[in-house]
Amino acid sequence: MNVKTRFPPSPTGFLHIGSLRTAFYNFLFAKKHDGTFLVRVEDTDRERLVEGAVESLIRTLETVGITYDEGPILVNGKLAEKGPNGPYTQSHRLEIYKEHAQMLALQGSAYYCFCSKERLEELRNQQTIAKLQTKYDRHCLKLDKEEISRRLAARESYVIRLLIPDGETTFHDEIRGNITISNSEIDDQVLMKADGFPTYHLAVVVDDHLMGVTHIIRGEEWISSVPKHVILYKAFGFPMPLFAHLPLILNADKSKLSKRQGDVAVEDYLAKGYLPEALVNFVALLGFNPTGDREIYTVQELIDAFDLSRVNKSGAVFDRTKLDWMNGQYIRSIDSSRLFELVKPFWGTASGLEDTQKEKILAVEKERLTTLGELAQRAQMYLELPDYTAETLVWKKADAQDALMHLKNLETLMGSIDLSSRELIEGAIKKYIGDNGYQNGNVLWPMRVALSGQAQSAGPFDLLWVLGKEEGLTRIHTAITKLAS
RNA sequence: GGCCCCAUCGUCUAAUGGUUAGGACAUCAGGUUUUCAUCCUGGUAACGGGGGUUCAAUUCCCCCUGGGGUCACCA
Repeated sequence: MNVKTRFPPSPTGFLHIGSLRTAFYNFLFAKKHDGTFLVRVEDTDRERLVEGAVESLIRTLETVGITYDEGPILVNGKLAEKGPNGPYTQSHRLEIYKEHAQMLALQGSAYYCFCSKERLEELRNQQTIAKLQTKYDRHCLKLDKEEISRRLAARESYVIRLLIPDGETTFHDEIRGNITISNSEIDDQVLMKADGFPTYHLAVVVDDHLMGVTHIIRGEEWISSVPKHVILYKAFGFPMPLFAHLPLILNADKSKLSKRQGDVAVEDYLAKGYLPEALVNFVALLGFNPTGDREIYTVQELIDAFDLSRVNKSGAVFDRTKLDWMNGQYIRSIDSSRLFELVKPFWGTASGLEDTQKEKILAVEKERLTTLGELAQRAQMYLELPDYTAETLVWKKADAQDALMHLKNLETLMGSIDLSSRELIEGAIKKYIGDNGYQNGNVLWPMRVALSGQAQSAGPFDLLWVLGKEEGLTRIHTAITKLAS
């Protein structure tokens, strides 16, 4: 089969974590079947438009590595698009929706409605009070052709509604099996709004068909609107696509993942220093498991393993703690040049350092990072010796005199040490310790604190390697002064 | 509330009509170590309840309970 999937974000200015997973699954499924993946901008709600949102979305998809074959792209920072089925922005397709809606009205599958918002609201209120289902009462279905033409000609505000037929609607979901809903549950959904824009329901159906989409993979929150879409497909005579509704990603309290209970924007996570690779890997495993006991997968491995029948039905809590762990795993294992690139925005005050220096700091500190965002603070210590007290220099099993002696010995020893590699430094210091029969802690603790100014830090050899001879000696000297006074 | 969906450790999940129900995160206890982190070893921890079907159900069916989603001229 010729597979084609799609991802239709609304341009709200950020990419929701749940949308990231939806986009990724669509991408995985298309790749798995050598199919096509398209991105389409659903901007039919003019009230929620956000300036620059599409550009931002395109960039985010690019940084997380989700590529697509058709859709809006950026050329020299300007919006353009690629693919033979455009335009891929719904606000540029208004005529298409209008024609389709009118066609439906003409054949009797839809009808014009002139009811005011006030009347509709009043109707809903009454239905709510009477504990009835809130549904349009088909007040305008009775209108005859002449009256409709007359009011249309008088430029009265109108919408076009889908006429839901009697009976029930059944559809097949690739993940959940057959789902049946009585048509009496379905409202006569507005298809064309008074402002000339289509609603989501009309636009998706028309676009998915016109763009040749074969698989509609989206969040579970859409299940209840599938019957409307099925009725539309039938009314248009379009062949039915396949549906797959993904389980929701949840807050810790099991409600649908939302702002309020933490970050939901992919951009927020990227800004905090979560690696795109980690984010995508993590999110892919929320609702899908390739079998086996592994947690870390490359994108290609996920493509190879992806299978809709292995997608779970139940919602998955977004567990930040596990994301942190996975991010740490990626930071530690990822190619160092790639890490160096990714970490560029995160140096903070240390951003002015030379690249060679940064590479050393990164080599030392990456063992300790869970997010790249922590780097700025950790790097600060290399830039400037933090203030600390003389007591900090004293190892728990030794005293100040002992610390002072070792620091003085180190000061002289350093004159002859080759600082070009961590191994050489370690070898020289360990030799000093071994030759004299000292314990590691007697020497290493004060040395490390002298170099870092902190009770907790990277190891002394690493620190000396990064700081170099001059700064290293200065810091040791500072420590000696502190202890001597 | 109507309708729809869902149900294995705290969390993400694996497996099976017969298993000591497996792994990962978190947690606890050790180990490595100058500190922190990393890393290693081990432990605690789950089939929501009730009926069936069956020689045998966590697994298949039904009910209950619980959780969620959705009920707009928003997507």
